Amino acid sequence: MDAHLFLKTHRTPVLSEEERTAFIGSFVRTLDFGPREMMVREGVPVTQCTLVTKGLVQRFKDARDGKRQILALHVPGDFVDLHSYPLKRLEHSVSALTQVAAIVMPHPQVRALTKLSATLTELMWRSTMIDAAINREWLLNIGTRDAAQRIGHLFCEMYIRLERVGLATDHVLALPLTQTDLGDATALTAVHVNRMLRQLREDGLADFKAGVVTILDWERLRRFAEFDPGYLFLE
Amino acid sequence: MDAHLFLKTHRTPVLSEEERTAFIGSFVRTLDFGPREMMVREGVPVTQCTLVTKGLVQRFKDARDGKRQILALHVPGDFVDLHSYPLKRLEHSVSALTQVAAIVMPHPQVRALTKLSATLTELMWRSTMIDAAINREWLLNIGTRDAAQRIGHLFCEMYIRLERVGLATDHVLALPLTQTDLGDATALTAVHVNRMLRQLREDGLADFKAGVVTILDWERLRRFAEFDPGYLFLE
DNA sequence: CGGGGCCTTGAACGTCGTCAAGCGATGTGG
DNA sequence: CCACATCGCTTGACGACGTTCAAGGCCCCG
Repeated sequence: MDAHLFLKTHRTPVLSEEERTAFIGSFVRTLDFGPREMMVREGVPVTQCTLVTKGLVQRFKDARDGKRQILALHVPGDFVDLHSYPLKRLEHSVSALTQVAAIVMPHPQVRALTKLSATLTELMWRSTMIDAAINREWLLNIGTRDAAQRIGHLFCEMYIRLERVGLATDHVLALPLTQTDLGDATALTAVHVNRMLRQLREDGLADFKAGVVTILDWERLRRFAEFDPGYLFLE
Repeated sequence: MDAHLFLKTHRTPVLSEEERTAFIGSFVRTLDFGPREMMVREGVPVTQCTLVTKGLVQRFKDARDGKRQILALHVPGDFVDLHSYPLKRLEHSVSALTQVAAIVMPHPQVRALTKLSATLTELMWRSTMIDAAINREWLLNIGTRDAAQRIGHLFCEMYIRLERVGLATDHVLALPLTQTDLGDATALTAVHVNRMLRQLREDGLADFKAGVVTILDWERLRRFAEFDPGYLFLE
């Protein structure tokens, strides 16, 4: 199955040809989801892991009085729930944002891979820890930066991640979110997101229209939003 | 070495006697840190993992203009940097809050354990994923709850975690943080933390004085702060 | 006795949320 | 084919939650 995007974006630790083959051979089938379709529901026992091959996915948690927090966004090449292997259930939900294609690795196969190779173990574990590092950066983003910076930071992160898998170039990226979604990711209201988008545009930093971000001045946006990609562990 | 608190708090997956022995035998020495002493500095290559046996530890990131975000607090029985095994460096810093005692497992020993047993792999991986689940709950906490709720939620979480390792009973817990620290954990200023603490006290929910939290009405505080311990994976 | 943390409180301010209204695009059913 | 509902976007007015600035308190320690 088509797991090459995962292997392409995770270059360390280095796998042997045998390990690559075993990894790729551990996926058992493909799945498709429509836009906004639920993929994993909070609390339900999970017995397999899902690797996105096409489309955009969100992980989120609902709070009281209609509030919602997006915890993570996933691009092709990302596992959306590899952490379900050690945890057995998720404490949040996962849903598609766009039309999504994915491939599935059942937990027993994950376990078999960890038995087969300590390097494969390290690789899969590492992938979940990079997700956690992104969670922590979002904590910093929401906790310490103002509204416009938060949105700018999200744009920078998503550009780097999409560019990495060949889905963005020239500082233009498809980010098929509503302004409400942007607010749920940055802990702002849709109204205020709208105002901040206008400000980013007027300041010549970034433009967001119909789910497409155009970064007008990468270097200035990067500095403005205090974006440093170290936490993405691209090495 | 004294790793029994870790094994006590992580009851799944279940280890064989042989696995327990191997795990405990993989620690090589003890370390001590004074209050506020730096344990791991951001970005520096890490070659070992640290398990706290005594004291309280914080993980944090510094932002511009003196802002700081505490990303996690660790109690005895927690690894503070097990994620350094797959990541090789940390994108945040770790420091002691109190006098701290810890034991050390070098990365080669971690790798050896993952080779030895898929169950040990799952256990250690799981432990890092619970940390990540806590990160995500903090994201929800800061992103969707108001000031008093955030502080109340932190009190609830720390009570459960400390109670679990025998360091808190009767809804009283030692939480040796300044009000500035509480603010750095909840994305509030020290001034506002002070006001919210007064409110929590006047509302009969919780009292914080000199680093000691007294939860005055557990059930009401739990509901007020929307605290649900599912994300701690205590099972 | 002086200095420095940490805590406490008040007053003024500002960022962001809330409420409300109107717009355009899309889709559906009468 | 048009009426009408829905959804997302946009903007304005107002208000509130939390920040900033400032001052004074206590306590520990040099």
